[in-house]
Amino acid sequence: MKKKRVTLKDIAQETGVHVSTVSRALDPVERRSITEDVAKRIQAAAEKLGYRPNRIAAGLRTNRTMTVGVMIPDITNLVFPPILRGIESVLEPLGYASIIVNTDSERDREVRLLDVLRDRGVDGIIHAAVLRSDPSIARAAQDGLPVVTLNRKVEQSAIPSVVNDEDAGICEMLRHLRALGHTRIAHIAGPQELSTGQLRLSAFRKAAEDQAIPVDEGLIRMATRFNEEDGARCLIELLDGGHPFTAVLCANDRLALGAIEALRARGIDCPRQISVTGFNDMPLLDLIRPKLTTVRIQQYEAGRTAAKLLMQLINSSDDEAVPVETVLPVELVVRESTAPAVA
Amino acid sequence: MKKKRVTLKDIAQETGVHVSTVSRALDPVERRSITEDVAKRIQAAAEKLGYRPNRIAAGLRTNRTMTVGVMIPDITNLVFPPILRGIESVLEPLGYASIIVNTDSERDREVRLLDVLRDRGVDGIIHAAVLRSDPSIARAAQDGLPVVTLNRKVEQSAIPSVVNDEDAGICEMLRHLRALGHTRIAHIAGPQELSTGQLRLSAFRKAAEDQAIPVDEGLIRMATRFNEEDGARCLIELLDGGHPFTAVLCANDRLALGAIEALRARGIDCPRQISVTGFNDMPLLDLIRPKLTTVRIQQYEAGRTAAKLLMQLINSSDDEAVPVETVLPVELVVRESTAPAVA
DNA sequence: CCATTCTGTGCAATCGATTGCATAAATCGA
DNA sequence: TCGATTTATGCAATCGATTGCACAGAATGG
Repeated sequence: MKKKRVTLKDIAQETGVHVSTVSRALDPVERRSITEDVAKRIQAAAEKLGYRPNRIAAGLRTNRTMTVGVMIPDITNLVFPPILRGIESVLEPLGYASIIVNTDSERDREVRLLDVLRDRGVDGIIHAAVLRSDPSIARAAQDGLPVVTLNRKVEQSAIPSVVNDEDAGICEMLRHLRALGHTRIAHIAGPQELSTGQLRLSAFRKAAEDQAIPVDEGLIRMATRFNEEDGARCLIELLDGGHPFTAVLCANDRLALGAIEALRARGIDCPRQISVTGFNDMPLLDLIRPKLTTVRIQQYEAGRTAAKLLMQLINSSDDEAVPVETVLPVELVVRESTAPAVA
Repeated sequence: MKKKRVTLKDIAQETGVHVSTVSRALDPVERRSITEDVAKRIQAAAEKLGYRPNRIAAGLRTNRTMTVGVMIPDITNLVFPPILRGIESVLEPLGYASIIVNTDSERDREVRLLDVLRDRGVDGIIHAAVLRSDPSIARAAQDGLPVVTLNRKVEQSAIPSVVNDEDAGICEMLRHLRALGHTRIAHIAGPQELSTGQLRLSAFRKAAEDQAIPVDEGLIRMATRFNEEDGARCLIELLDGGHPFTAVLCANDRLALGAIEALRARGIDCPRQISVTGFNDMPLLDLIRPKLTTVRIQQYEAGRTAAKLLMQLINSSDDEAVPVETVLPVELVVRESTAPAVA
């Protein structure tokens, strides 16, 4: 029952030419060196027999598999699917497929999965889950494997990266809050071992300083995970901390949703009494009341950009200029969870 | 700068034996036929040189790539990421990687992507996006490619499938509504060209009949897409249709959320005046008020089951018994969007 | 009209690992 | 002790496509 594959040899037999001629006739570039007539005949035969090139065999010879690896922390995290679609939108038309792996932000898992990808001879890697210092991926890049990082850069390396302008996002959000009259602004920071958590906290500190907003360390709480429970917990701690505030800038949407929930449980109205802001603008956010004021990140576009960069790295003849850092703009989305400060 | 890969040949050179001996020493099965001592030496050398097997080369010879293809409609649809994690949880420990493709439920895209997967020599395919009749995947299966379908079966084929017991879900939901005193129950059905939409509608008809609930065709509306807008639109049509009802059973959560939104816009309270139910129990649902009563589907488990079946197909020595249909139980989740019927 | 350049095609090596078969060495049995 | 059997290892073909090189015939030029 198992049908055997049609190979170049079969076509050669059918048309009475050598396999190398067949190979050339089917390669759009090499075709020039073949008589028009013969090429036509070969292509017709290929069509007739239903030939499909064996990329495994080609890959062995050419050392190119037309496959790239994509490393992300966790596909069930809402921000990643759009990124993947963005990547796919660039790679698929070029004939590339991608192998996606979830690292769960665990270092040894990441190391293992990186090997899995290299064993399969991927032509390059888009890494959306790098840790701050990440020797394994740095080594891979040094070995000549094209790598692009997304959302985060590897410290002290020349690996091209695509990042969102989170600093600007935090900055604009603070400006927005200040314009509403808020001056005592709390921050619920994300996990500090994750890049986004750490980045946004330092962005918050810096932006506050720039805008002459006093940073009260008592108004900063670190979440240990990016979820609603931790957002709620942090908010309770803030309320009970004795440092009054009129707004909470959260490091991501889920923390913000948890915070709003906790406020409601305490009978405090958002936004009338306390304003709350998120970050990411995740899907479905507009279904939840009050609609969250947040910062929109271009996930899809980030994926596209990273993929394009990777293609440049893979196909650039030489040290063609590939920008080391690409910063994508973010956008402030003002909805219902922020309102003028009350005394 | 480009470091060359360590191959069997390098190890052979290092240890002074033939590559075939090296190959055998590194294969846990073939190792038996090699002197313990030599095997140890070879393994040590492999370790020292940092040998990593080239799966491309092995794949060419053995015709097994340790890679499977996964076809889904759209990764940004919330139900799929958990399925993928389920699949991964089975495949990854066995050394398999997966290539995921999004078909967008378009037939020609699906056909093309199927070829992409076959060209790459995947050892099998998990297809979570089959259309009702799907000649291309059926042909692939007939050619001897192991295939498992998820959520849906291909009509008239022996392709093993994993499905959720949607009939039971709809049935239980109806029973729940009836227990609350509802008898005039509307249904917002999903797109009829999608399997789930069609399945759930017929399940609704059948369950209603079984439970002696009158089915008023004027209380059935078809959405054209599984989203909030269409849910809202359908609900408006129902309200304006002149057929009174006290509950709406929706074909999925997003339709239900849209329906609730539309009710609110009309000043109708859910659940006090009209009950609304969903299907799927998608992530984040518990953040939205009123919390939706719905049917929980085991996405992760479905992925695991499909992956296990595929492994059986791939590794079964012969026509070992692989169940043609596996039905996973669903669970009624009663939350806040349903309440006793009012006259 | 012959020498030279082109052109189209074939030949054979190659990519790296696997594996059936051959063979040398070791072990065994009588 | 010598043939028979077992065991460990080497040899070489193979998977399918690609590609540098060789070579024959055609085209070109002087």
